[in-house]
Amino acid sequence: MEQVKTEQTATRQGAGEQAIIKQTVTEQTAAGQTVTEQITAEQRIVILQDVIPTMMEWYRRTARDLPWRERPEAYRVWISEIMLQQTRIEAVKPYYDRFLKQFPGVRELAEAPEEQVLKCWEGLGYYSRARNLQKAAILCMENYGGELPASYEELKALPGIGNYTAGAVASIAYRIPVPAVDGNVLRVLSRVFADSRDISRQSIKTETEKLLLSVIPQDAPGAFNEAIMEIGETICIPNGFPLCEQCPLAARCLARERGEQELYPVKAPKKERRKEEKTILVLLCQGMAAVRKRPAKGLLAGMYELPWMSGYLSQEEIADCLQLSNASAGEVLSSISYMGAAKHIFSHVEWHMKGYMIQTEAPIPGDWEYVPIPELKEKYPIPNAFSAYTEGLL
DNA sequence: CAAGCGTGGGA
DNA sequence: TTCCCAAGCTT
Repeated sequence: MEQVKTEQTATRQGAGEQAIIKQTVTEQTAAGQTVTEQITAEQRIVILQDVIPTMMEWYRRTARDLPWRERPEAYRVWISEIMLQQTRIEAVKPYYDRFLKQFPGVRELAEAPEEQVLKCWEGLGYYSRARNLQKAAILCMENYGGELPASYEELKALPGIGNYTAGAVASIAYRIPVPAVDGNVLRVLSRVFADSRDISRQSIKTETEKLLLSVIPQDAPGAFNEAIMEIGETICIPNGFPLCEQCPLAARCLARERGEQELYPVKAPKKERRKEEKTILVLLCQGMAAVRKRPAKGLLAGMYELPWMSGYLSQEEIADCLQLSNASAGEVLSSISYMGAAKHIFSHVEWHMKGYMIQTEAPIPGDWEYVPIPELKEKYPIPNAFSAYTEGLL
C-alpha cells in the first residue's frame, strides 16, 4: 500500500483542541458556506475497532450467496470485480456465468480474439474493461506463468486494476490484509463518522485506505472488505434512508446518533451531459446489414456501429451524402423509410438519433461493410446505443 | 484533479 | 419523465 500517502485530518487552526472535540462544530466561511469539523483519525480507529467484531459476525450470518463467492479463486474474483465496477450485481450475474464458461481461465482469455471478448461483454458497458481484462491476461501469461500475481502491487500494475480491484482480489483470493475502498465503503464511513467532506475527492479515498489498512483483521481481510460493502449495499443504501435498525455499525454511527443520515454522503454535483444529434442508417442489402468498426480509443472503442452522420439530415441530404450515381440515388430515395427517433444516454453524452432504413439491390459503398445478419448477431459486438435500430433486424 | 467512459433500474 | 446513480480505472 505504498501509494497511500499520509494526510492530515482536515481541521481549521487550533490543533490543541482537536483531540477533545466530541461535538461537531460548524462555522461560516467568508463565502458563507458551512464547514463541519471532522473527527480525528484516532477517533475513527477507535470506532472501527469497536464495531469490527459485530460487523464480522453480522457478515458471517447474513452474507448473500453470490456466484463469485462460491469458489474464490483469483481468476474468478478478478473477473467478478471488473464486471462489478460501476455495475449492479443483477446486471453482472448473467455475464459472469457466460464469461467464465467461454473463458474458464487466464489462458483461454489471453488467446481469444479481442472481438470475441467484446462480444461476450456486449451490453455490459464500459468496454475498456473487457479490453484491459484481455491485456492483463496476456501479461499474466507472459510474466506470471498464467496465474494472477499474488501481491497487491503487481495486481495494481495490470491494466484495468486500480486500488479497489487490487485490494479486492488480494484480500479475497490471496488473504492479503489490504483494504478495498469503493463507493459503498466511502458512503458507509461518511455516515459512521458524520464526515461532510466530498467523498469523490481522491484524497478522501486515500485517507480511507490508510485508515482501513490500520484496522483490517489480519485473519479475514476479504470478509472484512466484503462486509463493509455489503452493509453499504443492503443497509446503508445510497438512495433512500438507511435501514439503521439492521445495521451492525449502528451503535457507533455518528450520523445515526445525530439523526443526520440524510446529510451523508456529500458528493460534488455531476457535470451536465452534452447532446449530440445523429442520423442513423440501417443499410440493408440481400439479408446483410452495414456496420463499421469504431476507433480503438474513446467512446465504445473497438465496438461495431451502424453508419451515422452528424446532425438531423433530410432524406435528400442523406442520399446526397451517400455520393451515389443518379440512378442509384433514385433507388435510395424510393426505398428510404423513417424508423423514428431514439435517445441513448451515456454517462457524459446523450445521443439524439433519427434512423432511416435503406434497402437496395446492390451494396452502397462507404466506410462500412455489409455483413449477413445472422453473423452480425453471432460475432459482431454492437453496443446497446443502437438497439432501437438493430432490434428489428436481429 | 477533472474528465472520459455504458447501461439499466428505481425513486 | 427526469433524475439519481452502481463493487472504478485511465489519462
